Amino acid sequence: MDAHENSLRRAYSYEYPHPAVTVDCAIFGLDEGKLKLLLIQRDLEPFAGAWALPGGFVKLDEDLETAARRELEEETGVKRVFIDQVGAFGEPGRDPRERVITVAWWAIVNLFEHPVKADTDARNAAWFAVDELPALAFDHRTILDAALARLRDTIRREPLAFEFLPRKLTLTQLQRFYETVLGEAFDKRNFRKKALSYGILTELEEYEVDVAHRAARLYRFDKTAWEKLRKAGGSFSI
Amino acid sequence: MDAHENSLRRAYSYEYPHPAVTVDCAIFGLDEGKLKLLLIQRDLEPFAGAWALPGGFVKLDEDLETAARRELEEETGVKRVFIDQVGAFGEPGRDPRERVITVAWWAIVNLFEHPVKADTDARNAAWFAVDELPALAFDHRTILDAALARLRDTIRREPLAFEFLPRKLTLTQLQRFYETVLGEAFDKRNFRKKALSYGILTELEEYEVDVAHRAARLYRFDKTAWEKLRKAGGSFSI
DNA sequence: CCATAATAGTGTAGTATATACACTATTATG
DNA sequence: CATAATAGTGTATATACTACACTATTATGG
Repeated sequence: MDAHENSLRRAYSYEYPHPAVTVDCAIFGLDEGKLKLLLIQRDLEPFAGAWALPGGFVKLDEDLETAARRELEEETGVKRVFIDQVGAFGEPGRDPRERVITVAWWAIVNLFEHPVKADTDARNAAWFAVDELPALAFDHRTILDAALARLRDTIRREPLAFEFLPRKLTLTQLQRFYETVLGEAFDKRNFRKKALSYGILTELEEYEVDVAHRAARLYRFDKTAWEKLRKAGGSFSI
Repeated sequence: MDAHENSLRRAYSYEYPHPAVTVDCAIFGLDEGKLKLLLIQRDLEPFAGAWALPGGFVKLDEDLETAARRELEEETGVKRVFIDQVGAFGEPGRDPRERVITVAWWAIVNLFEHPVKADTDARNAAWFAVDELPALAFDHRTILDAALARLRDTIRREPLAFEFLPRKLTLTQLQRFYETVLGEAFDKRNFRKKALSYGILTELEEYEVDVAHRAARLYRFDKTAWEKLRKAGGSFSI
């Protein structure tokens, strides 16, 4: 077979049997100071009983991101959250039944607003700490590792924390978020200095309520300031 | 349709018609101090006459990376070069004929060692400067923009320049490489200081030959030192 | 052989950024 | 009113980044 025959220059793809295409989602959440991952337990072969990333087939008229969002919403009830593509995984043997190419996505959702819609509708779902995961089905361990690397890289350079945290937040909440996701501790004074240095946090004249200690000042993420900064070639990095 | 019906928990995918899956390659090269992109001109509809990224169908028993390497080799004759995935692109209307999901890859090849195997085997191929591209077929402009961003981001953080440059290289060659790919100029002294600061370049007792001016010292990329540095948690950044 | 053209090679001062580090302030509770 | 719990603050040092200009070497051509 020469170059031409496998080319899109051919008008149709008769002689190319098509693989199945799925989306899989690495859905992260924060809970008890730990970064957790939502998994579902398979009840059918292959890998019956094993835990897997939630996922499913892409419909023929459905965008890849739409498919991923549908899966995400089915599993967690979360809409309109930030999601990002990890990439495509398609080793021929990754699903023993047939050729399946999967497009993986990652998202981070708020476990307080969306408390484990897991264990509903008869399928067994649960949150696991990312450093205490069970063996995963298919090549999901590989996918997860890539998703985790992407999450950590992205979260450092984009102000996505504010998509996840409440609109009015304390600097300590922000610090905890980064510490949990990145798995490392930051110095309090240095963290605050840096977080405020970008000018994208507005200091409010409001404070925490109902806390059994000195109330912390609240801040609001200033999206306009961030867009202005970005347009001016500025960047963000924690 | 509820969550279950679109889930991989089903053993088979009967009721899900499969999309076609292709790979497309953004193949970059350096020539005359410019970053160039290899394009092929389509001779069939849709987009007959338009320029497009080289690509083709993924075979049912073929890994995604293998398919991308096959395309790359068909177009340029280059084997064993570094390639990296950009991601999957799959908007339902991106190919007017049928649903086609494409997995995009980028690579950078040496135009001196592989001088435009373009224009062979009857298909029209050519290198274009990335800042003077013609209109591209399908959504290839979107794919290219993503590939270019990925190339520039990756090249700054990984010592891939040495995959591209000769084994024995001068610091000026290295600097030109980065300037061409990133499209910005660097200060000579600062660049050299930084490049040497990682300890991954071995100073050789050899110099350029056959140059009509003072001969530059040659250096060799020390892969072992780089792996040691990386293991120690170190990083690289130009 | 000497002037020219072309590129190699080198150091320092100033600025900005990152790090390390410990105490006082406020509030609810018992 | 003592305690527990967290908020909030500054400075000194080290490291990294930036800006900047001249001398060295070699081939070539008159």
